[in-house]
Amino acid sequence: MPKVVDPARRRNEVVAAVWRVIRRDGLDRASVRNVAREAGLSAGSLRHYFATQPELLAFTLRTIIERVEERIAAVSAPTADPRDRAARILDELLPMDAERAAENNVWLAFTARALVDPDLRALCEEAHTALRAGCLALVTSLAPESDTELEADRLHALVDGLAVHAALHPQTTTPPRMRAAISAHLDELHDLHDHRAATGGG
Amino acid sequence: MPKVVDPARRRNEVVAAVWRVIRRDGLDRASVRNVAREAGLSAGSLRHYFATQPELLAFTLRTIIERVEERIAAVSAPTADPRDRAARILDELLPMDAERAAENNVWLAFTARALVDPDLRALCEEAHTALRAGCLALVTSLAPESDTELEADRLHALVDGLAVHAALHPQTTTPPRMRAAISAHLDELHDLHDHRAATGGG
DNA sequence: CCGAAAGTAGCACAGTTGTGCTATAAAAGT
DNA sequence: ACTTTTATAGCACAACTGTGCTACTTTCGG
Repeated sequence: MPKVVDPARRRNEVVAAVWRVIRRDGLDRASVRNVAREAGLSAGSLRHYFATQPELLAFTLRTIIERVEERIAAVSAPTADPRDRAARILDELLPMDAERAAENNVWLAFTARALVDPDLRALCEEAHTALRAGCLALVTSLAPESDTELEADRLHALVDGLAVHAALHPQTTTPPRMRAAISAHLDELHDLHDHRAATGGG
Repeated sequence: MPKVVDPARRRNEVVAAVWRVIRRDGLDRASVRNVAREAGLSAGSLRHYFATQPELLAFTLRTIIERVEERIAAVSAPTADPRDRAARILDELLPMDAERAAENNVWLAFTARALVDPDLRALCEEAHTALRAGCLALVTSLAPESDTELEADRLHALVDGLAVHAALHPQTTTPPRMRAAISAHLDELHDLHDHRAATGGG
């Protein structure tokens, strides 16, 4: 056996280097050489863990998706009050601290590339669909009498719109303002529920 | 004087070529040579109209912003019913046909690059701020008694979120569904206005 | 002590990039 | 006819890219 190295750990370090390069210089500067230098490796050594550059980028994107999924799963506690649970889940989805802001920016970079890269697009669309399903579930739990598909579209767009704004204009799209927007939206969903229920609508 | 050529027209043709390259291959493939080939020119000739590549890209982004501004201005008719006017303006902002879908995808590509390019960032932030101001004006015209800043955040995020979804997942984020989401949102703004006015709120 | 396996580094090659530079072609004024 | 001005094309250079390939180093099994 060779030099004792945990390949999985190494891969994670490389992914962290990819993040730093993308945030600092952009996705198109995430070349094998630049990432290797950022990770403190040579390009040849990096290619031991990722045979090709597309593989490296796809792995990085997958890592982001998994991280978000893990955060959501950690909140899930389905017995909690639906309103609180929704607020907590949406809070995990939005870039409320520096680490998630980084994650969000990297995600946006990948989204843009997914428009012209079929492999990345498949991953992004999968995440998009999952998030849409999650929004539908939240809406259904809060306002089952409403037009849940329509309200899921609205909530989904609100969340991703806030995320984009947080990436482009973080000085105005601050965590408190994002929380206020989400909170107001959830309040209206609740009102909608009450109103429809009271008038027997459906 | 030389070969009779309208430089402004040529620039517009080149910008159209940039759009096609970005949509087909992505912003990082919008090299001087690729754009020139797409425009049916040589790279040397292209550089007659755009001295550097950053200048070419900045001009392209500026063109997008101006196009949107012109469409908005064409709707403005401030005497119309506020609700109809808001719906029409928001309709112009969203990718409701193939041309605006192309524009939207190119815009998203530039937004992602703006995260790491100060020049493009300045342009994107300017557009972002203008759009935010427009949302605030619409909200104020529809629900002046509401928390207009908060509601402007929500409307702005909804619009940009829908645009991103239309770029990434156009098969589900269709024009009718976008219109329905906008319409529902405007309805709630109106309800909010009525409710606050009826209860003397502020 | 030694070889096998695995990590690391680096070179090589062909392709692309931005941009500086020069040469040719065409149209207008003299 | 001749010059001037502009458009167009193309070459050249240095830098960077992904990736194939070869060497060296380190560690463990025997």
